[in-house]
Amino acid sequence: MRTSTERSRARGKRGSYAKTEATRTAILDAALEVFAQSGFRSGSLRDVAAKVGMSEAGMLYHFPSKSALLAAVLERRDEHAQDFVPLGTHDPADTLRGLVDLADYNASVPGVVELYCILSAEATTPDHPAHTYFVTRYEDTRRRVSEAFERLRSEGRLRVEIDPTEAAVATLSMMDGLQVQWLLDRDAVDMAESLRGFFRSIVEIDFPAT
Amino acid sequence: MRTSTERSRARGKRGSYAKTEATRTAILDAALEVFAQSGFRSGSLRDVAAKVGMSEAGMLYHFPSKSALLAAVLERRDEHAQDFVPLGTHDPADTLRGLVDLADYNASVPGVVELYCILSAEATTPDHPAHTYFVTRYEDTRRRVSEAFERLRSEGRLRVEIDPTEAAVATLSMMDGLQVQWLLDRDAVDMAESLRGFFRSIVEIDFPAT
DNA sequence: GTCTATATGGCGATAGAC
DNA sequence: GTCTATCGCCATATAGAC
Repeated sequence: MRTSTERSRARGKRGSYAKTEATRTAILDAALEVFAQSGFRSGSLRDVAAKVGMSEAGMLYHFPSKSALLAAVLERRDEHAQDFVPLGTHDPADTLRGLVDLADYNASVPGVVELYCILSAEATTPDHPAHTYFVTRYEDTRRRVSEAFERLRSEGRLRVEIDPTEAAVATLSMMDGLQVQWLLDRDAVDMAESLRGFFRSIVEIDFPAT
Repeated sequence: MRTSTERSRARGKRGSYAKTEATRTAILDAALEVFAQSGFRSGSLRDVAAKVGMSEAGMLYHFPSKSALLAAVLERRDEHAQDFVPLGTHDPADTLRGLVDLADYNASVPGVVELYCILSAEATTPDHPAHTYFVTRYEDTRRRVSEAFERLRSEGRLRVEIDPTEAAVATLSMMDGLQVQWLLDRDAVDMAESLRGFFRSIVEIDFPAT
């Protein structure tokens, strides 16, 4: 826990005092909620400020613009999500199991899922502040998942007629599409279970008991 | 979400004057473009009016509110999309082939795809004007696609361990997710080809030469 | 570090003339 | 059927007091 004024510099980005750091966190929490509910374009700084209990101007001291706020929200979320998915050095099957774990966890934070669905769709237009973020994020993820499938294939665990890159595209599509369907009707869809089923249909892999 | 457009759109007979109908069509075309680029919440009537070359007030004569305009856009698009996908009475494999054809066609109208991705994500929040539209639309589509898979299974063409309902959920997820990925990087994804590949991995089915 | 006050502008929708 | 004019609201962002 950072309590001293000297040691509270977290990532060298900003904020030198513990109180600032706490305020920033509160703002990010509120922003996540608001953007998740209304999207980035329609979600207003007014709503975020109201939720965090301060003025809009006071908030803009910490994040100088709406886009800067969005970037910080995305960054923080990514750090968290990556804890779920082991990459590269492990058994490649762990990567797929990690994605299932992530889907399972996501079902407990609908607000975050909403934010991502709305934002990734909004950001498909090139002039959106998060456009390049999402483009590179998908490139990276596709490449990493594709590598996992490649290693599975080299171990003879991927069905022979399936291309690893295609499998990666399909995996990301499945995850994204499941989220929209789940948000629209949470009883009709079990994201983790459907993703497991998809993996089982293309790769030989064991999953922990459901 | 009441459309209130019944006046000029009664069942068989349309608007009384050709000019009204032409104007309505021009407005719908412009609205599709604007909503596709900015989403519904951020896309403005002002932009639509400018694109169609008339005043906002003049436009609101034809569609009394922004929500009414959205509803009309969705309705018109649905009519068009359903021409691609034969349902019920045909060979169930035709339904899947129709979905691939639809994906192929969609690649030629990125604006429409954008509209759908952004809108379906926005509309996951219950207070969105198009929320119930999307909920019932997904229910219907899931049911119809599920029926096609059931018939395929009864003919022994669906892989035995796959549940038809699960296959329907997965199919819609795949289609939706492919759209987002394709919009973000059109070179990295071939929607129709990926969908074909997905179908081939779960069902025995022939597709016309690519 | 947070506030009040305000500048500046876009938004959906309505009223009423032609 | 379309217009001009306007209302009332909300947005992002800045200036300067405390």
